[in-house]
Amino acid sequence: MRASELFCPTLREVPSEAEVVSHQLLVRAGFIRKTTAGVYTYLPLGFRVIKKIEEIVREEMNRAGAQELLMPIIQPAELWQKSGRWDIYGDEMFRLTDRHDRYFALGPTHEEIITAIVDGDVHSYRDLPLLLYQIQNKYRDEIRPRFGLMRGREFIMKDLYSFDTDEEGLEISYKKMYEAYTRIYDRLNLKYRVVEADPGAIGGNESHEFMVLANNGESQIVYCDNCDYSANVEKAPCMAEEMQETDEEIHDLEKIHTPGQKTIQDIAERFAIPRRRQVKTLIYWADGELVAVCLRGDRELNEIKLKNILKCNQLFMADEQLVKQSCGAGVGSLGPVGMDLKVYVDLEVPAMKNFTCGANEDDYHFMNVNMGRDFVPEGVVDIRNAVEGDQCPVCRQGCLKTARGIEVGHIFKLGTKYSQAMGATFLDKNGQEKPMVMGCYGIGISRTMAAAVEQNNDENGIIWPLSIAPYQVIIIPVNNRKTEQMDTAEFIYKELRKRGIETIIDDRDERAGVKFKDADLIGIPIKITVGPKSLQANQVEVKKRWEDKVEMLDISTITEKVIDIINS
RNA sequence: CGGGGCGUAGCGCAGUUUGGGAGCGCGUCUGAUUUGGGAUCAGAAGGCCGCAGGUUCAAAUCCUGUCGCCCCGACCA
Repeated sequence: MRASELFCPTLREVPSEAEVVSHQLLVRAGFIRKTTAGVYTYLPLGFRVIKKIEEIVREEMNRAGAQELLMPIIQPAELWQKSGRWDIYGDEMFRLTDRHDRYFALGPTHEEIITAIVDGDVHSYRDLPLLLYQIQNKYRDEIRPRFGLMRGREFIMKDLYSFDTDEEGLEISYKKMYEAYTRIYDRLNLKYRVVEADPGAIGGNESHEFMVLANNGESQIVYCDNCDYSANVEKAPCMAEEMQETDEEIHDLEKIHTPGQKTIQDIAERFAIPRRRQVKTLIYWADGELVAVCLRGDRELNEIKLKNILKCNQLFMADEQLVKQSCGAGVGSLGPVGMDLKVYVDLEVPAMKNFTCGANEDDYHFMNVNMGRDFVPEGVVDIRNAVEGDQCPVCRQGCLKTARGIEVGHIFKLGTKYSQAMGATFLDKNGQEKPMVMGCYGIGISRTMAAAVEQNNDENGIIWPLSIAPYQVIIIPVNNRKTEQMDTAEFIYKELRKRGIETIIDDRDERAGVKFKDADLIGIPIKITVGPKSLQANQVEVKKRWEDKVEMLDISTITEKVIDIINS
């Protein structure tokens, strides 16, 4: 490609709306442009990267025995009503009507469609297992699209759906996908971790997320420094901290006046009681019932764990007014002692001696509270977020570390949830009708592009991994009015193209600095500079985007050298 | 939806407090000189100041409404 003809509008300044580095660089380097909130146009270079990622995914899906198909984006409401998700999906689904006032959705995912298709045409165990996938735009009317491609309302996704006769079959399909995903992210050259995840609303039991590690990723993950355990914090179980049986004596309960002191921090400062010696109490609304949850003052509640424990559909923190009505005291003066609501305490609470908490009376707290003597909870449960330093729940030897990640892939065992709802059944060997056992496996293609940039950049711009770079090589004649430079550049350009190497020649009548800056910004992995100094020796300069080193090489060896780099 | 902020030239912004000339930098176009890390000089083009209504002799500026965008929270690949 000739830079003079390439549509790649680079920007010198950082667009004001871009917050994270991947968004800034993709816009600045001329890969994407926003069309409206959460919806982007992929310019030529951006589209090339997308296609490269898609191709790697496609190859690995096919290698795993899957078949690609294409499903509609516009989907009729009836299908969604059949699965029961028309109502559940809520505002996140883009909905539209046709001229006859019939309802449709812009597909946020395709379980309904694929299950209906398979239901229609697969009836025998002989036709299973079946692995079908699609790569296409999906739509979710996100509450808050953000971070450019990271969380869009229109995004490109690969989704594969597996259909098996039984759990064992599902296990095999799941494993296949797990391995395929590992190969994919290895080939994409991204640093990632596979973590245990909460399946969430999609249903099913087992689930793994593929997280590209990045400092401003949206997900928090924990991993063990001793074994290979890792999980999303949402999921990571917490152990009750080794109870150091202190000889501490149990003191008498004491009520203290604490006017205006509403936070753990207030009490910590006023009475010199460390946060870990206090208990905080949160009131939650769970499908209509209010419950109180208690945990150590320095801990964070994990709402997903709580939701799973309470087995409720809707869960949110009660507002001030609701708290006041039901507890007789405001937020900040609550505690388990004398609490009318059901009280759930975190695993750590039973071990705490003589702790401090609210007295369920405004401006009063209790000191020297002890579980058992002063109150009896409804349950002792794991409801806190794991934090750095916690004991590993698997090997029990190591300590948990934390990291942030971008969720680029997610695989689920769905079981028979959708096949039952949609009536996707088959006849087994004995002529018995059974629901198919399903799994679904997603990869955010456009998000992966953002994740790659998030992980591979420096102060000058993007550093594409060779496997997904829009072009592998850029040739820069320092001064294209010097014919010997241009001729050499053109010669190398032809040679490389002959060998099938994707190459840009920067034939623009620009100063060298401009070309260098643009080349770095758009992140082409291999840069070949043709300048007067090296030309005298019949050489050109070769530099890898991810290294500082510049190599001087004979023009005659350049093609082989480039091929070496690409294959290494 | 709750909280915060912003809409002025393609991009980044000043001007709005205290009403009266629509400006700056980058980019774009023309010409000249330049040509190894975002050149210099000279000239030029480019604006429903988000939109609608109101106040006023006069509105980018004040008032009302509305639309859009960004950030923080709940949601998620």
